[in-house]
Amino acid sequence: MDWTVPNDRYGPDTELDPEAADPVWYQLAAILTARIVAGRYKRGRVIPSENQVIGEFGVARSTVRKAVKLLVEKGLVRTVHGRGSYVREDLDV
Amino acid sequence: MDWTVPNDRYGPDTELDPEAADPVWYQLAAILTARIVAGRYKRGRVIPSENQVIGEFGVARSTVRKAVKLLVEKGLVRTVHGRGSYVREDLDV
DNA sequence: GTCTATTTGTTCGTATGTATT
DNA sequence: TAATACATACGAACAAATAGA
Repeated sequence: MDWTVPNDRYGPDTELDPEAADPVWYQLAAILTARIVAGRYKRGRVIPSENQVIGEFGVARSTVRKAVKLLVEKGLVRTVHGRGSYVREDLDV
Repeated sequence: MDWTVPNDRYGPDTELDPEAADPVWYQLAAILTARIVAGRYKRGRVIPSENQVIGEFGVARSTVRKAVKLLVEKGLVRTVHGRGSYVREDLDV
């Protein structure tokens, strides 16, 4: 797989660092990606809702959406209006 | 009407020039004004969203907001939180 | 069929930091 | 120093789709 998000730096349980060089939305995308790769978020299943991510990480909704948007662009998840974002079945990671 | 934005210089299809003497946000305000006057943006209807303007002109959101702010001050549009900016019905241009 | 709650989609409001001029 | 312009980040309001009672 072609990683745009640096998972050598942001593992599944890494905390967000507002002071880091990478923006928070990017760090968040890396963490969510790591969780998908680790199997914590399983294929065909929904990832946590925007509000749940907000609750866990204490970030703004726009930040969550920016992170998930990157996951969609990377082909990791697909988002369905009114339902949620699903981990793609055909992931070869 | 009392033009503060110089529409003799910036028509509806004028391009932005970062090198020009007038700041970009001012040029943008003039272009949007020209489009309202030309009827391209009609009375009572919304003008393009901030993101759409960003997409068309390739400027920052703050630049768009500064331009629209001038239109509001000039009485050309009214802005509604969560919905958009509407061309005023009572324009006498 | 209707109502309600949940969730994503879109839009504007505000503040801060950085770089450039 | 001040103005401009970009990016980031948090809030808030409203709309639309979905699902279940």
